[in-house]
Amino acid sequence: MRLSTRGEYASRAMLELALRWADGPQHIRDISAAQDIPERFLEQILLQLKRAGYLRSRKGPQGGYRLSRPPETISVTEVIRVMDGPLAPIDCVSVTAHEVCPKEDGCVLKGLWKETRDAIAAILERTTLADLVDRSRTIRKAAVPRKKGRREKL
Amino acid sequence: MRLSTRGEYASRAMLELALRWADGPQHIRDISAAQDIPERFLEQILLQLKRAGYLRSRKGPQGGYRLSRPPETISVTEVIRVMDGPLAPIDCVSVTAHEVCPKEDGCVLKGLWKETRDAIAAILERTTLADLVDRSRTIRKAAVPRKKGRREKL
DNA sequence: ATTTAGTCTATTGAGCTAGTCGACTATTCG
DNA sequence: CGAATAGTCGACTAGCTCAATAGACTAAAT
Repeated sequence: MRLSTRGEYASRAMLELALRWADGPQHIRDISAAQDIPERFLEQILLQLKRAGYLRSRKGPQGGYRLSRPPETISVTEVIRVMDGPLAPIDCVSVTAHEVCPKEDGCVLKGLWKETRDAIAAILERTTLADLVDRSRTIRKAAVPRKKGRREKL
Repeated sequence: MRLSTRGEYASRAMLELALRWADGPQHIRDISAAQDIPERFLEQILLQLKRAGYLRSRKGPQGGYRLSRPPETISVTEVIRVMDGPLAPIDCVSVTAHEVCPKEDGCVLKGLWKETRDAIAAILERTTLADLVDRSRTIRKAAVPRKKGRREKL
C-alpha cells in the first residue's frame, strides 16, 4: 500500500511551486535543492506534470516552471493520479481503470478495497495545494503571537 | 497507492481458509483453484504466512493448510503487513518502519500522509476474516428468505 | 517398506521503477 | 550575432518485484 517515489516527489515539487506561486517561474535546480530531489529525476517528473497540463514552462534565463492554475484549484489527488495512475489499491475498484472481476466469491474483498479507496480519495481530494501552503505557514510561525483564523482542515 | 499482487493473493487465500475453517486442512491445489491463484506462487505466499505464525500446515495425504487462530482474531491489516510490510504510504509516517524526516518544511505533507495512513488502518484493522466470511455468506444468500441479524460492519 | 500426496527451498526470467546521461532547442543578454 | 542559460527529449542502466519452474524433501496410508 505504497505511494511511489515519483508520487512523493511530485507532491513535494508542486507544494514548493505553490509556496512560491507569487514569485514567478522557478528553476528545476532550485526546486531540486529546496525539496532534496535528484535533479535529473525531477526533470522527468516536472515534464510529465507539464504534459498533463498542471505546469507551464519557459526556457532560457529567467525561465523555469510555474503552476498553470492557482494552488486553490489543484488537489493532491490530481497530482498523484498523474504520476501513479489510479489511486485504488486494486484495479477492479478503480474509478479510472475499471476491470471486470472474474471471480464472484472473491469479491467480498472488493467491497473492502472500495471502502479503502474511498477513504483515501476523501482525504486527498479535499486537500488542495493552497491548504498545504496555509498549513506550512502556520507551522513555521508556530511560536509567534498569532495571526488569523486559518486552518479549517486537519 | 497500490496493493501488491502478493497482498491481494494472500487476502484471498486467507479468506478461503476462513470460509473452510470448520473443514480442516485445505490443499494448496484447492485454494489455488477456488481463488484462481497460480499454484506454485501461492505455495510461496502460504509459506510466508506460515512463518509469520498465521498458518499451520500438515504434510502427506489429508494434509494441507489451516489458520492457526480463529478467523475472528485475524484482521486484514495483519495479513497485508506480512506480505507488503508497513502499510503507510510513505516510511516517515509508518508505525512499523519509522524513519527520521530530514526535511522540516517538506513535512507539511507528512501530516497528510499520516491522515491517509490512519484512514486506511482504521478500515483494515477493524475488519477480521470472520467479518468477511459473514459478508460473503450474506451475499451468496442474497435473494433467499433471511437468516439472522449479522453484518454490523459496512 | 513403498507409494502417494503433500511441503519446502533455490533459482530464473520478464517487466517495472528509480535514477542517469548526452544531445537538442529555445530564450536572454552582451 | 553568439555565448550562456535553462528546459526538452530519447535512450540507457541497475536493482527490485512478480510470477513461474524445478527438484529435493517429508509425512501419512496401506
